[in-house]
Amino acid sequence: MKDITTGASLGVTGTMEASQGKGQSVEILASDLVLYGKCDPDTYPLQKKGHSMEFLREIAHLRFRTNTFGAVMRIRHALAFAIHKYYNDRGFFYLHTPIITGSDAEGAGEMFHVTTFDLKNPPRTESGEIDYDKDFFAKPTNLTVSGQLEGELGALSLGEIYTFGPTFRAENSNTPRHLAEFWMIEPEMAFWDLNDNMDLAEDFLKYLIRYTLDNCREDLDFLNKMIDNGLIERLEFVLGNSFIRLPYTEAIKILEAADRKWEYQVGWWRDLQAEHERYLVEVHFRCPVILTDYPKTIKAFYMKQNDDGLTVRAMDVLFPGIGEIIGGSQREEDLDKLTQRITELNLPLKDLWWYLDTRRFGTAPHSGFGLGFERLVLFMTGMSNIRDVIPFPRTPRNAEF
RNA sequence: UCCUCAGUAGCUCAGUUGGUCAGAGCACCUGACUGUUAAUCAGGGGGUCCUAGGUUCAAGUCCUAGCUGGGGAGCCA
Repeated sequence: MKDITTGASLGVTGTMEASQGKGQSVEILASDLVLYGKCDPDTYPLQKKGHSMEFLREIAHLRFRTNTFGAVMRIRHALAFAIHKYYNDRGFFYLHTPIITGSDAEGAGEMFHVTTFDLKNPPRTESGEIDYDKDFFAKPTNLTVSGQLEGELGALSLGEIYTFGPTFRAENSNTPRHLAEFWMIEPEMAFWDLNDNMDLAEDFLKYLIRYTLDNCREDLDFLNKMIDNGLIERLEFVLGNSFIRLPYTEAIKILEAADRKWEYQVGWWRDLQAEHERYLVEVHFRCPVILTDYPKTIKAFYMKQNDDGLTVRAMDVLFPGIGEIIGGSQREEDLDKLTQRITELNLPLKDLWWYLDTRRFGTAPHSGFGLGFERLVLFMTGMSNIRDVIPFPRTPRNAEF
């Protein structure tokens, strides 16, 4: 019995009976006990008490053994399963878009380079440039920052598709909401407009909340008690209320009329800052908000231009606590308008020939959005740091385990 | 990347205006006790005060730089 310490691995055989002890309903009257693995209490870092999230992050290889991380990882699994179920039940096809991409036109941030070159001595051309023709893919390649462009190819062939895979950003972002490696869900639907897109986003999020409430009740109760007392109430609130849908221009008017000083100026040509989004969601509406029709100058090249010539059919879903959880748009299906926008923004037009072919050959209206999986798990668990809702977080200066 | 706070025992932390300041709780070890649930009681071991410089008679404490972590911001999902 001396060797049975916190962390040891046991096999117990016996009969399960109603317990007389407090705080538990059943207990095993053991007839046989096997000690599979001892656990030296002097060096085992986990104790039978609460640890800080920061400490547990340093021992990420062991932290699943705690109640909290067990609950978080089970909910993470349930959400992943529910996402596939949701789309499968609605006739969407799971499209596997590439992890390694030869395109640097997504414009979604800094990328990780992929190469087999010896960095100390890469092949050079006669003019001294790195000779990518000699590299594995005979061109510069990167880890994907988004599967969207390929997703559009799938949608314009199969109808409704979604992607669900790892995504990489080499941004030097040190925040509780960013990872260098994260998972993203990107549905893309042919013949859907922005309203259809918003309907899908709202229904999808509510389905996932409902699914988690129905299937992970014990874990949610635990997290509600130990991590975030408002968790279940917040989930049920989002589930029970319609998201506010509001054009960007109307949001600016609300912010300009608000009786408070902004650290960042509010103006029609400016993107909304965290303080503005937070005000709309947490103070003004007290409800999830979908903002639409942003100025084209602050949004990506592929978004459908409105007739006013100023705005695009973009939508951002803003959630309490985590800000932008979904970003999406109706896509520009007009070849000329799309090429013009690409040229204006100085993007490498010739690298996008395959993307433009969708508009060249039987183009169609279509829409889609991206949902950051870990931000979803964050919202669903009440955890406060994104590094604690993925098993092995990758962040600047940290790729341990 | 910027702002800000922090780094002292395995963990969570206290440490006054620079001068008995090497401390507590938990954990661990020993013993007692026990229908216990983060048990209880008694005793014990355990420290590069983040690192490197500097100021000073004297630095855990003040200064500089770096590293690590938290919070906020930017970038974004």
